[in-house]
Amino acid sequence: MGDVTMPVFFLTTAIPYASSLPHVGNSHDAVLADAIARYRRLRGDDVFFLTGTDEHGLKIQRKAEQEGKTPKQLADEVTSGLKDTWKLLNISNDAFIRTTDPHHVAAVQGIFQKLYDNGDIYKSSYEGWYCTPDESFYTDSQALAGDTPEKRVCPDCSRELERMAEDAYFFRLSKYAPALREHIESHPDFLLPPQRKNEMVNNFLEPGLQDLCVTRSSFNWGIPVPFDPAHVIYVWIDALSNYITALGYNPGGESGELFRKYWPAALHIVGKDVVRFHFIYWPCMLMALGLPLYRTLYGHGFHNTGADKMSKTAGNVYYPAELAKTFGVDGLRYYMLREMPFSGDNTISAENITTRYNQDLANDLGNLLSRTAAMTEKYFGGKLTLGPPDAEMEKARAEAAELFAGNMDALRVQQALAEVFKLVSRCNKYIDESAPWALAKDPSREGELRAVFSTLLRCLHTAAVLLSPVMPAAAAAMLGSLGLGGEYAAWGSLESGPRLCNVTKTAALFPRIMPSQ
RNA sequence: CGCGGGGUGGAGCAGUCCGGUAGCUCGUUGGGCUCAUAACCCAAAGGUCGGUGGUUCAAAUCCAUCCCCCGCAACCA
Repeated sequence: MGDVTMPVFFLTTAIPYASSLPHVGNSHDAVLADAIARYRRLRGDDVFFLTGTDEHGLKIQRKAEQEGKTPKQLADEVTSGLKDTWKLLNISNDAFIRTTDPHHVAAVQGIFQKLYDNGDIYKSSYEGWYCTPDESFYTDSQALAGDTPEKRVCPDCSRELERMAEDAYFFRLSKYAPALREHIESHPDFLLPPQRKNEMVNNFLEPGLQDLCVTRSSFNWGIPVPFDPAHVIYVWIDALSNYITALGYNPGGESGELFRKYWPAALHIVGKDVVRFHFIYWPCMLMALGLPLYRTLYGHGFHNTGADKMSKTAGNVYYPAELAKTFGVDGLRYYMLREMPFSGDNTISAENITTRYNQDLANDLGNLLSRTAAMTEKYFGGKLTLGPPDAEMEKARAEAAELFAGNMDALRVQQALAEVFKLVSRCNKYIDESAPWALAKDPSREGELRAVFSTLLRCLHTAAVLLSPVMPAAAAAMLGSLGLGGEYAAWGSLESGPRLCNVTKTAALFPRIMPSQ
């Protein structure tokens, strides 16, 4: 990452299942990927940012039946709501793929056909525990123990399961396991954080891969197998291949321009729960298609709610729209990224969000802008031609930018943000140390006063640029308050800094929230 | 003996690879400032770093063993 010879960057999120609207937990993909996409663009990379929805499968078919809709109607509704949520969250994706898009459907059928023609897909039979009333299969580990050792019950409806077999198509996962292992060993960035690698290798690759069942015939809401329409292509091939079908991959001929340009420069951002599919199934599929493998997969952690998982029944679900009402979109984006460790989970709570918001955004950053703007207006009438800054502060400013960039390059967004707020805190301290209100009373010290504000305005400009990938609207408002035009939103403006600021004190950037509420 | 992560002042975490004054944020207490969003700055109190044993001049950090919590455990995105 950060390789200047490879400025092309293809960023993706996992495509959420279009059965219900995303809460904060399953919005993390999009927010994280968006921050990285914006950061890469800021650094001058050629970025293509893709997200979308997975719209096939039994769950959607069932739910649609219950609601008296067609599966497509339901998927349309959910996808529309999800797009609204992404819009609210200011997600800057370049494309949005739906697995029901005709070009995706056609490409998936082509992929399936190609794998079949090459002998990597074959027909066999799938055996599992079947729930007749529910019409669905469960694996050994999913099926719950029954009254006697031989019996199993349905995890969904608790009725007894039957051992059944049905015809199905299988993908030769086992064939590609050795090549995958080799690739993993020679590409340390293939999976991040690195400790997840052991988990995957020890649990799945080490014991040996079984071939993967890639079709279903127990439901029909899916892409039909082109030469055997009684079977539909299951989620693995359907959903995973979105990353290349969206770029115009053509299994039967020449692929589109986007594909030729952006593949395989992919950074896949996914939740840790789906790392396995992306780390094992997806590369094997790519190898079978004769395609190069993606560059990096990052499996982030979860926003948990205390001891419980986020769930509707527990009443502890946080939805982005609700939180954004209180904390603003940027406040929410900041919280989500600031509290999520590079490897590990976050515990989300109303108190936690409020504290982080008030402390970092209202008290430290917002108030720094506020007090700086107020004094610049008071002492300089708002207009200041910047002179030389304080040397020590200048060092801190340069260091913040450098450490921010290093951490962002390594996808350590939490630490990157911490570096910016170190600078912000340093600025607040600097104001106290230099006591500009005292300098202002003594006309002979005007030079010192000018240096103090030259320093502060330079630092605020830097903070705005660094924070812009995470808080785009707030960063723009900061630049606006400093009277700086669009050219100062660029990364390249950090080195020289602004020459002239025309500062206006604006309404509080992040109004403080009373915790009692 | 399945795999992985974790147990550090009241809360949340860093430090553990490469042993050597236990650090950060919040909270609490005292002080300072008055430019600012009752914000900002300084200081103090508070921890036998899960237990036990070992290596060492020295262990949160290395070794052994035990206890507790949380994920994953293959077709549930």
